[in-house]
Order: sequence, then C-alpha cells, then structure tokens
Amino acid sequence: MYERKIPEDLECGINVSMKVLGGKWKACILDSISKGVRRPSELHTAISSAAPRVINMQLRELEEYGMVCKKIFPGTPLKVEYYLTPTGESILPLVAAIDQWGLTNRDHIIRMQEALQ
Amino acid sequence: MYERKIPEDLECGINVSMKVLGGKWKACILDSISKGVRRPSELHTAISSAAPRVINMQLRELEEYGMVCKKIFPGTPLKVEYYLTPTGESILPLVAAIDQWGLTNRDHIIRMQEALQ
DNA sequence: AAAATAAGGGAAAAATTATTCCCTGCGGGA
DNA sequence: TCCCGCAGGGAATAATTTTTCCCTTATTTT
Repeated sequence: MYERKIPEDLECGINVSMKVLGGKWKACILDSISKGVRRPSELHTAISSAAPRVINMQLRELEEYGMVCKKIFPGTPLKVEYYLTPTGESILPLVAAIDQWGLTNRDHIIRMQEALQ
Repeated sequence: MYERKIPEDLECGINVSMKVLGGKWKACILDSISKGVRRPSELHTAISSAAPRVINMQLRELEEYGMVCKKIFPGTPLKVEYYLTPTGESILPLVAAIDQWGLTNRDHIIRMQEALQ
C-alpha cells in the first residue's frame, strides 16, 4: 500500500465515506456486485472502461474496508466470487442516491460546463 | 482549467455526482455554505485544514457547475458571498447522507484497516 | 510608512490515483 | 505445442489533484 504523506482526517463523516466511495470505480463495483456480478472476469466485462488491474486493486481496497468479502472456490478452473458484507449492503442506498442525483442533474451540469465556451 | 486526457463518462450518474462532490473539500464547502458560512474568509477559517487557494479553486468549480453563485458587493472593503443555487440545495440531502454513513461506520472502517497490522 | 484585511491568481512542486505493460501458474482445447 | 481463459501481482509511467509559495489591488488601521 501507498503510504500517505498527508494524514487523513477521519473525524469528518464525509471523509470516511469518500475513502470508501471515492475511487474512480468503487461505487460502480459495489453497484455491480449488488446486481449479482460477482466474479472478477464478469466485473471486468461489466466495467469495461476500467482496466482489469484497476478493478482488482479497488476490490482489494473494498475488501480491506470490509465492504466486500472474497470467496475462493478451490478447484480448477479456479473460481472467485465477491459478496457484499452487511456494511457493504448498508452503503447501497447511498450509492443509489448518488447515481440518482447524477442522472437527474446531468443535463444541468453539462450545460453549465459548456456555457464557459 | 486543466485539460483532461482521459475522457470522462457522464452517462453514469455516479460519475456526474462525483464530479460535483468528488473533490477533497467540495462537500465540506457545500455543507459550510448551507450552514451560513458564506464569505471566502469565513470559509477559510471554518475549513482550516485546507489551504485558502484550494478552497478558492473548488469554489470556482462549484460555481461552474451551477452549485453555488457568487455575489459581489462592490465597495470597500470588498465583500463577496456565496449562495447555494437550487441545484446546490438539492444535493444537500446527499451530502448529509454521506456524512451520516461515514459517522456511523467510521469505527468499522478504522478497525478493519488497522487489522492489516 | 508599515502592516493588516479583503479577495484572488500564476506557476511550480508534491502528493495521490489511475493506467499500462508484462509476468506467474494452472488446465483445456485445437 | 501454442494459445486461450481463469485469477492476480510488480514495476513503472501517466494523469490528475492538492498544496505551497509568492504576487496583485485597494482601503483601513497602527
């Protein structure tokens, strides 16, 4: 893991949530898993704009924070599945709300941004 | 403005919201303004962990997205106030939910992280 | 005259995150 | 045998974001 130089302030709830949801693909990954996309290769296909390596790394972080847990089915071909933990489940409404706000306000944001020539 | 090299995908609502809330201090700024901290220098004091320059920049972005609007009161000393726009108001429940989830789950996250030695 | 307050920006450096490239190991099919 | 798909990691690089440093303008206070 990368060792931070600037200490993070976890007093603020916003920072805690952002630690979990802030990565470029973390919310998408949680959303996908909640919809039943559990296997790494399926996630790579589902979130094709992200490089597989990136998804792996963010999965590892989500696992570290106890948002998902990884089940390894030994045997061959090796099978791995990720599941949401109760804490992971508990953040889904937030992810849904974030997605919803974004969809509702996308046009506004895009328009504003284009307005600056 | 910095010119992105990797295009952003605003199809996904999550990305739209993160554009607005993703900066390290944007949610804090929106929260502060909603609580009546309107003047730049007050914001600098209220969010003292952030360098003033950073707050200025994030304010400018929030203004670009139409989340806040800036009122300049000419005269001396010059007075500036930021207000939430209706769109800015509409994201407050989301900011509150993000803060709340973080506060509720802070201990869990911290514990998990410390558990990796 | 010097310093403080108000608002803010340019440029560069530092920090952080994301991405790419390539490698491992296992077993199955052509 | 060679290549494919599975799961995943190391190292380096690129991209992005945050921070620091210092400068500007105008008025008021000491």
